[in-house]
Amino acid sequence: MRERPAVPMKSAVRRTTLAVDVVVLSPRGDALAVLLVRTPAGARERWSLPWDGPAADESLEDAAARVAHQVLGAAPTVFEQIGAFGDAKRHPGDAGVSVGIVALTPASATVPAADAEWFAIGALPSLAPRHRTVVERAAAVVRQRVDQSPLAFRLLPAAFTLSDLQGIYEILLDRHLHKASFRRALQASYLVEPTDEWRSEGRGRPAQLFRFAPRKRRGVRRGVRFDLFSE
Amino acid sequence: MRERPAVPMKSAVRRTTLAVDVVVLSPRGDALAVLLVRTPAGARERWSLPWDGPAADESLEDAAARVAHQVLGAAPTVFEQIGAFGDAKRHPGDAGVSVGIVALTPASATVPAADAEWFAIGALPSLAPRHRTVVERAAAVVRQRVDQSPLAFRLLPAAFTLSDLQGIYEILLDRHLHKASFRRALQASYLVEPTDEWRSEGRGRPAQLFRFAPRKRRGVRRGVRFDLFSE
DNA sequence: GACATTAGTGACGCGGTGTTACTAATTCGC
DNA sequence: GCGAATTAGTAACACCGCGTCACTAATGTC
Repeated sequence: MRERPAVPMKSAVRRTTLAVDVVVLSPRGDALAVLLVRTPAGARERWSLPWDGPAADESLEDAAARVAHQVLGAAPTVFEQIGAFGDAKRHPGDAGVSVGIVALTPASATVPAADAEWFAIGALPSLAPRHRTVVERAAAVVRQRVDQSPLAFRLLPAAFTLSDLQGIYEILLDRHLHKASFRRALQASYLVEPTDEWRSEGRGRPAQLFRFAPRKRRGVRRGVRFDLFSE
Repeated sequence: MRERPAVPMKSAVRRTTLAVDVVVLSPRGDALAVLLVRTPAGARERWSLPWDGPAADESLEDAAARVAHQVLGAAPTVFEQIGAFGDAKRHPGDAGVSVGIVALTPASATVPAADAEWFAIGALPSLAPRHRTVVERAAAVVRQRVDQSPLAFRLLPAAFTLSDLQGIYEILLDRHLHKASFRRALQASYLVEPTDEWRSEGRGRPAQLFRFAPRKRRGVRRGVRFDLFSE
């Protein structure tokens, strides 16, 4: 294999404009909801994702945390980067490149800013094309990560019932799970431990409260899971 | 829940410099290898990932394809975005933000540029801190995606033996797989179909050639896989 | 006290997976 | 030639994850 002549790579950075687009997600009712902000008068769409450019010496994640806190009035409990979006799709601030970051926050009573509103993820208003792409990818990222990291537990208080936990998983995955299977798998995973407390939720049998307490498991090396192929 | 006073979000894009850092990966020998380029004299490290800023009206993926083609002398068969890296870690071109993109290419006889060289992923030379991060995340992304999309098949010619395929999976995942289990799982996945041809590889029994031919399977809805938790 | 409602468990069965052990077809060394 | 080495491929067993059905348990409502 003969080497090609060295064509020296003339690498040079490109000057561009950058925005951090934040997808704040929260379980509301029985579906995932996105927090959108009203756009200034004159914008092509009436709503957009909360976004901003990072300040000087501010990391992308810090910028996302700042934007989320400003809109939500509280700090989300989970952040995950979605990716960079640099295609021709229009951004509300005409950013050359958007970095999408998804933030998850519990359903508890947070107080969003007056110009912000929750929208069910299946019933969004018109958004700038790039923001629509970012939201779609955010949901996909969350659904992919939910069974690889303890996202769901960060959407619940320290003590929770197994029905609460299953409900969070069902909202995040947008599908029904079987009760017995869910509990058996959870048991085998050593991720939770029971507490002494029970909660009476009105009607029905009181439920035992659990807490998130992952314990080391013997390394289970699995084979290749062809069954996860999407194609 | 009372609404907080509307603090109008003064969103504004940030001017910054952007680079696309490309991690070209290929199975070489029995390990994954990364293609690095020699840096100009005077740089702090002697090697770096191939990178460049996207040209005007060039998408991030297009820029990655251009850079990869220039260094490799051929077009990689798979591209996946790794993410955006905007922290304080140093970049060879002092880019404010790097978008990492991983490219996979078969082991076949490509002709890298004269100033480029393969390095086993476990034995890299000194790299700029951000590039080291990008490479680590690239390997993680590949290992995560390999059993969710047919990456491995794009690293092989159209016709391949099952031993070839298993070898690719073992290199990508960096662990040994059991032959019988691998074949049984592959059979059940309806991803390949046998051809009439057989290949004699010198010593040993000739192997039947297969081709990638995914067929629709009945939708298998699985439960939550707590067993994939990393924590 | 009957009924609805929610929580929690036991048991059956199928199928995927790890493992061992075997058969099959070729080349190499003598 | 002929056995040893080498690689390909399969059969069969045991186990376990998981979907499912059916049941018990504890509360509130009428």
